[in-house]
Amino acid sequence: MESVNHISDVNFRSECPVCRTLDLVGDKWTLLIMRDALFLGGKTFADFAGGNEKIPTNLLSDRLKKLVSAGLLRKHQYHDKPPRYEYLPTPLADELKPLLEAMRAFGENHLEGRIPDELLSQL
Amino acid sequence: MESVNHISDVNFRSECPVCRTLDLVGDKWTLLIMRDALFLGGKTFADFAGGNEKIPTNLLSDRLKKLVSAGLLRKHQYHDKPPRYEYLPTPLADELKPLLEAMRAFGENHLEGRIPDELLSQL
DNA sequence: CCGGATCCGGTCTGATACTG
DNA sequence: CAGTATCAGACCGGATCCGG
Repeated sequence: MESVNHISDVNFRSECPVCRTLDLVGDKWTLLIMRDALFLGGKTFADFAGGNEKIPTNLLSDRLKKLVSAGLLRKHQYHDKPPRYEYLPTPLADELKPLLEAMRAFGENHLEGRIPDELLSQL
Repeated sequence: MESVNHISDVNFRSECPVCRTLDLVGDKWTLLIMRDALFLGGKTFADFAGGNEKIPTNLLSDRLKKLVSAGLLRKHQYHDKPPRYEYLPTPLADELKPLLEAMRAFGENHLEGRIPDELLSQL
């Protein structure tokens, strides 16, 4: 709390780097899209929509826009006749790899297989 | 029993470890609570509620229950009359540290300053 | 068919108020 | 202090629709 103004209430979340990251990728779908793009070779809208997790297309559309404007994906038209697009990871996207790797490690080492029943009922 | 309905209703998308982790901690608040508990010394309900991010108390209550039943926190009564509780990180919680560290690193290195307004409006 | 956009019911969030 | 109750409104997710 150094010499700052008195109005610092607005956008308080952005002061903490963990918060900023969560604001960007801390929702149910965004990191799954990045996982597909970075590790599973997903590129097209259909690739992402057709994954195991069945993200609704409207949400997918929103998340792709967000990721493009955040600079994590770039939209590239690779075919003209009928227009076809692919969403390619940017160099910045690579910086998410440690995060995804940490998530994978936690899930694999500590949430292996079945989830305890008491948790299932809680979720 | 519950004041708020459940967060990610039903199914753990259990096939992918990244998904399982996201189902557990991939929401707006859970990792912030764990950050407070692991790194900022937060212990009591009031500690978490009084942080910079102003989590609503009903959500805090839900998230604490979830974290306790997931084995990441344990609820300990440290005073009897009046009853006072603290939420202490378990050994399992330590396994989240690399994840939080990865989030902090990404936010610090690549989301410096503020998130663009156009993005904030979508969050 | 592909890449979305739109519509709509239901669910969750979050501010406030309230209780022990 | 440690939560619970309430409630409007935002958001999600399923279905459907549409242009190319």
